[in-house]
Amino acid sequence: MRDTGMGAGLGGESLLFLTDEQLRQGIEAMFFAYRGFTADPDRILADLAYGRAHHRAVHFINRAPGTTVNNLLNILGVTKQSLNRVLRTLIADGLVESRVGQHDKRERHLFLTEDGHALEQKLSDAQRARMRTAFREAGPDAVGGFRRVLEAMMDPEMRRAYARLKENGA
Amino acid sequence: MRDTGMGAGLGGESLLFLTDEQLRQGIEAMFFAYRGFTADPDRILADLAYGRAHHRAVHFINRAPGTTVNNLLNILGVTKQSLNRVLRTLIADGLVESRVGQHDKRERHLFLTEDGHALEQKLSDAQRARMRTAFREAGPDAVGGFRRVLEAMMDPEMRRAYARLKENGA
DNA sequence: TTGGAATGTCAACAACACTGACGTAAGCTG
DNA sequence: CAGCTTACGTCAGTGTTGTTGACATTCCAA
Repeated sequence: MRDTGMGAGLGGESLLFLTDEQLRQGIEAMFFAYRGFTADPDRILADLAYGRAHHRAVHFINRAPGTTVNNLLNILGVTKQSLNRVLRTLIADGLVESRVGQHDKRERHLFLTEDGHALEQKLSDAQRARMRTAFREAGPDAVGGFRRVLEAMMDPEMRRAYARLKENGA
Repeated sequence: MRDTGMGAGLGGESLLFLTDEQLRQGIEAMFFAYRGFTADPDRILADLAYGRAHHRAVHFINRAPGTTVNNLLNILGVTKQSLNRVLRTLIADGLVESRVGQHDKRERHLFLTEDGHALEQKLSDAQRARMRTAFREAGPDAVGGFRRVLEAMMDPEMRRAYARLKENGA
């Protein structure tokens, strides 16, 4: 609603001066884009009686095989009760395997089974396809900016988790 | 995991060649960043017995005052029953006013009350503050790229809704 | 004017998050 | 060894948010 009173003209963003309108557009872009981001996996999951929570679990177990329940908890930012419900169904359905730790027998290390890998592939194929299209459409320079802004938007703790996973995969 | 074998040096990504690893990092960046994106308003809402759905409704009613329920439905992408529950509490609590349409009496036009505006301000102040910090940290070039990628990630219908709102506010 | 489409409301249910409390097994420390 | 802590699982209860189904009102067009 508010006009800052100066320099909202040029489509470019001035370095120091961010209008509320520019910020609001960023907010709405996040909202609408996130919907697109989850749309394709959501469609696949709906047919399988799974939800987004299952997707997240499968994604990060694939990304860091052998991760412990506690570690996954920190990455996902949910309660153990909530994660447990999801994990239980995934294990019961034979998509995830839980192995007692060798060094520390209290820990459970999580792995995808063959079926689990198949689902992960299916889900991430869909999501990567959209990401690839978006990256291509926007161009290589935009991709760098995209990632820099997102990284700056994370809570510090999540930024660390993100960085750790990046090294993991690189 | 995979190196493209070429020109990965300069922060830029090669145009044609997007590795699965690059795409996966984009996916994880979206996931972690969205958590940060919603964290501040969520904290405020928790104290008020409201949720994210209330925030979204208030945001878009503020953005397009007098909008109809149906219009809001399309923007939010939920069922009318789901939106109605949220709207009902907001109206009961005196944050939103619903006026019967003059031209078409089936329609309800939605407006924020004074209290509604106050809440909207509080929520969007928090969210804009984070967005502003992220934009400043990432720099003006990054902001353009950020928006271009997000726009390319939206479903076409949402891209249109986003564009319409942009004109609305400009 | 009558039937269908559009708009919005109420009721019931499912998914998934949360808190709180408790139990068990295993590791650690004095 | 005894006692504390950690890691994990589970039961019970609650709240938000999504869904479908049924229904009332209003508009419009045959």
